[in-house]
Amino acid sequence: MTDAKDAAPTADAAGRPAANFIEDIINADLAAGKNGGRVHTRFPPEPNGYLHIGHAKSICLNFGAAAKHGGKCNLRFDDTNPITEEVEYVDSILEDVRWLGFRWNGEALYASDYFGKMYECAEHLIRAGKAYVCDLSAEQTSEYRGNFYKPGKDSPYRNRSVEENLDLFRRMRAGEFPDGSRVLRAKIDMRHGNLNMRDPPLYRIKRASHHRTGDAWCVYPMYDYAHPISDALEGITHSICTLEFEDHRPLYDWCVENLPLPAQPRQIEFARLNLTYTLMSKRRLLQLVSEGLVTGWNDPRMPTLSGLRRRGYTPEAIRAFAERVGVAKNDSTVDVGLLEFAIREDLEKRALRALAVLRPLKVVIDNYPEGRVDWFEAPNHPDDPSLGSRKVPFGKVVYIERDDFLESPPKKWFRLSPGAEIRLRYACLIRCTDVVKNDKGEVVELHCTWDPASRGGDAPDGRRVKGTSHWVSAAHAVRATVRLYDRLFTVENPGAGGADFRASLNPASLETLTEARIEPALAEAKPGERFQFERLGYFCVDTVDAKPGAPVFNRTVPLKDGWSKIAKSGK
RNA sequence: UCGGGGAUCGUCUAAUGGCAGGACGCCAGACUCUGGAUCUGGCUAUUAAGGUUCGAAUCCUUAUCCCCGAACCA
Repeated sequence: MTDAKDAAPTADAAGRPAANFIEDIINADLAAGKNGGRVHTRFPPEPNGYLHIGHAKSICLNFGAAAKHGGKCNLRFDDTNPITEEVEYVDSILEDVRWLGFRWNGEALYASDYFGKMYECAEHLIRAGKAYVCDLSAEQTSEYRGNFYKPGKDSPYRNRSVEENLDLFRRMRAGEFPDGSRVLRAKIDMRHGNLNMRDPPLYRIKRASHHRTGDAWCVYPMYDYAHPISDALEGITHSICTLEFEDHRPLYDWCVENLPLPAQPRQIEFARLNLTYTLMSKRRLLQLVSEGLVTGWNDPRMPTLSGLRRRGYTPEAIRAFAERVGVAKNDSTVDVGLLEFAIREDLEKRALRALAVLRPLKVVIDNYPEGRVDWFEAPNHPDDPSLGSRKVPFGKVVYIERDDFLESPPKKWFRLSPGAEIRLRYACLIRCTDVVKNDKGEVVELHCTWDPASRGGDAPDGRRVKGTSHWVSAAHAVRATVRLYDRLFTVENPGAGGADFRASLNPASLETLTEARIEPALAEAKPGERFQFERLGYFCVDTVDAKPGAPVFNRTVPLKDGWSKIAKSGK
């Protein structure tokens, strides 16, 4: 179940809660008196990879639908293929769902818990003449299946007797036959227009150690067979999955109808989430990890929940994002900008503000006494006094952002330039009097004068100073590593049209700055703590690499940059 | 050539025969000790062609385009 606050969906202008077609179906089922008024959903990940933002949509949908109707939502691992499944993935999924803010009904469940029941169901089908053991090889099975345009033909083993099928199936289970030598198949219709109904395999022989059942089984059920059974056994009322399972629904229903099951769950399909400039397939995410193209599943550039978490995303932002993208059956690709909006929106109101300079430019205040230190009061949040304030030290030498000075400024440049006056945030006004360059002509140092009357940042004579820069005192600042993350790919849809997605990896997706300077108060920040570095963006202390005395910050998302827009438009 | 789905602002998404609405984005302005935030105003859409109807995004017909499907994967 979810927290109370999770249940509050966004509302439209008329104040109606956001609805979607699944909600409509549930309401209609409720109105029709189905399932005794119960709503019970489930989130069924396969533990063969880490959860990503697309799963978050599904999690929010499933837990949200249940919560909305006072129902329950199970967390069930769909672990019917031991070859690809691992406990590492189970653990990460548990952690990610919990982190997202959802609490599942009872214990986490596993499809593998039902292997026994599934086996009994298989014998039931055999006895009913609705399943048979087939000796065709995988290749032959494929041939016999026909294709989109050609009907299939019956397997020569299709009409074995119940007794022979039972005997063979029991011996399959007992380990008498080699892997791949036989399968148990549903006896449906080899000429069905839907290939999934052409006598689909139900059980295959696979000698693989399972992460939970070990070597207890050498036959494992297929998804199409295991899923409806698992759902029914758990009393699931609405089994929500993605669109690619739409034409598996007839088989889902066939299982529900032909098996002695305690409930009749209903499968409903919705469009999976796609995001621009990223990848959402577990297979390809795994490839990024295994080929070392990223540092791991939790690389802050990954769309995984563990990556987003390390990047500094909050569960609240991800939930708000999931609510905003909606639920429908249209194939769609959401602009990653919407995700960025969600995290900015959340952090804007909660993140404490701080001063940090990413690329320092030395500024000497010529008329400021040597050795003097002023401590200026800076609010932790300019719009929320309840978040308190802190004192920041100011001295004769400060650093400002290199980007905040231009020797020959364009029109509408409010920042520093020779002769210009700006405000140092919360401190004072300074005017640039001299520019020092090195042999290569690069600006290496600025000389300024300060207006002692402008202490705190306001000019007593009322003169207007439009530009405000962030800064740190050279004598007090702490050196930090700051990682600037950008989108992982340079194209909206990496790998589109069969291209190698690795070819469109963004070489600038990570820029590591080692000369950054942060205000002293920030040096105490704990791993995972989030801040807004004023005028720059939202940053968090890295949970893996930050060490006491060696702070490392990750940029979650930059602030919207109005200046770059003006500069670009050339106006 | 088959089966299953789907086409609404640039992007998501509402509408359930009755004013095409919201969000993001974008544009303009106000305000601002963050060129941030906030506030105001604005922009942009029913795939096409017929039909039914007082009235169609919605119903019917015919096209067109897109997605999924031929693992002993899920």
